[in-house]
Amino acid sequence: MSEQTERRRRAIIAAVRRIPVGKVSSYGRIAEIAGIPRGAREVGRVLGQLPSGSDVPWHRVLNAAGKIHRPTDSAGGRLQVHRLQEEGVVIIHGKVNMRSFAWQNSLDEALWGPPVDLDDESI
DNA sequence: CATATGACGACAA
DNA sequence: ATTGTCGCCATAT
Repeated sequence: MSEQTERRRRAIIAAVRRIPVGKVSSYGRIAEIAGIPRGAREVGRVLGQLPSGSDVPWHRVLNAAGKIHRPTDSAGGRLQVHRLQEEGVVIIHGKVNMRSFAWQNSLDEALWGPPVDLDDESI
């Protein structure tokens, strides 16, 4: 494994760790955040290589359509669904509404940032 | 070096 | 909404 590859791996892990509880992201988006344009497949590969007991929240990463890419009848697929629901993520017909649950989307910004100034008299 | 593979993504029907 | 095709990119053979 090259040094560059290892650097990208760390960047991917770091980006995934930033996804808040109750939110999700996509392989492609995580790749961008990690500074790897068109690196969606690499993100999937890195997550697939995580040790089983890892504390990295890999379950918060879905494909661009908001669907769980892994087979839902597999152990990993069921675990992912279970963890997401535990965190309050709503899954309908096997997919998540990214407009509501995607981390760092425009709606997210509108709802959670920027913070309001409670001392501002003009409000 | 040529091919195949896959936890991907964009786009056309 | 679904499905098929093609492009992408690190790895494996």
